[in-house]
Amino acid sequence: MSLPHVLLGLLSRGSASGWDLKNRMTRDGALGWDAELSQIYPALRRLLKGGFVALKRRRSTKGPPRREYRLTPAGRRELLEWLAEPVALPRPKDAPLARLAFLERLAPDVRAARLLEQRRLVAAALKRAGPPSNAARRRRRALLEAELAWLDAERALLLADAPAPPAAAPRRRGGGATPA
Amino acid sequence: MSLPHVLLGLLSRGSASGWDLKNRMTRDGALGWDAELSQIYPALRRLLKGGFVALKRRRSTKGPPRREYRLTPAGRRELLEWLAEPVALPRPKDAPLARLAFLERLAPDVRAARLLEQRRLVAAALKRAGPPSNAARRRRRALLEAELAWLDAERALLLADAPAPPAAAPRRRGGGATPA
DNA sequence: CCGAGGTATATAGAAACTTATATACTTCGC
DNA sequence: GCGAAGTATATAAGTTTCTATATACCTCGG
Repeated sequence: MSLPHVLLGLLSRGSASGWDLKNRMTRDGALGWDAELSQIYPALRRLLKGGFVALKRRRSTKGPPRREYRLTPAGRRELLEWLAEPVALPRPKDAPLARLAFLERLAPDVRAARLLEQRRLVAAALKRAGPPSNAARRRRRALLEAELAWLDAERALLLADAPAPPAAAPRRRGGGATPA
Repeated sequence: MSLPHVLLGLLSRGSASGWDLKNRMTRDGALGWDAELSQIYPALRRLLKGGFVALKRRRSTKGPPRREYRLTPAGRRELLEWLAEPVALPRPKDAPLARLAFLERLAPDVRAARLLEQRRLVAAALKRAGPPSNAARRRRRALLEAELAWLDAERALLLADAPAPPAAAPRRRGGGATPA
């Protein structure tokens, strides 16, 4: 049940329309949440019904009329209550990691290529990440850097074990460590 | 659509019942996925119908008859196809992080307490984490350690800014850095 | 003036996930 | 022999999330 609260949090930084909120969520990687518009619009309706946000329609210079939401006192109260909830580690849901866990059955060269692909993605995310101007961004940066370091270490391990044939004939995978 | 594939991956390590699979998922933090039994059982049924796993009923010494599933060739093929899919960063879904992103509106002492709580959880997870015997576990360890380091750095920052009153009267929060 | 493209809201339908509950079989303590 | 507890499977009901699609308003290029 995070999306409504995340929306309240974002609105606490300034009034916005559903469209705006989607953009803020998608752009701010340090936020830790994202959702589709098809989920955001109904959520805003429910928040409106619940009295947590107020609505003001406003003409747009470049599109249909915007519905701008702003936090009400009740909304601010609800946000603070959410922030006060006890800390808990979430149920792990990390598809790349889950896949990685089984990557061992693939050939080392395929695995190495995969690590390189992943490295490119993580490096790009790190580049896009803004300045470490707040706690969340510092956390994101730290985790991305840790992942990058891990990817490099893993690849080094892999290459040390079975050096990639640069141009010559592929050499047999020798070690009895991972039997087929 | 990860759960069915994760189940196939786990079954590739050895036949198991739904109950077993749940335990494996929950215990192995490095796996990156977990699900309820109520989700696992229907998923296994679907895999059975699809011919990706085969079923053998077996008596148990300490409970109702077990339904043990094993991978079929089709299941193995499907698993490999999943592993071959291109890498992608998932949509971020990290509730603690999302909450953290708005924690700045709380008083520094509350924030520090929160960081300490979180630290305890992460340290416990790190302790439970097994040996770095494969890539997934090494990744998990690296990320948990990075998080721990970040938590410490963050708390240090906070304490440096507004030193906690150890026993004496609470002193006024002075810095104009974060205006209410 | 017409179509393409960006902005903006909206809904339907399906899939995934959570929470709650029911049931069956066994062993063990009493 | 009865209840508690651990093992094991199962389903119902509700919520959340994803995918797909429709529509409206505006600007700009041709």
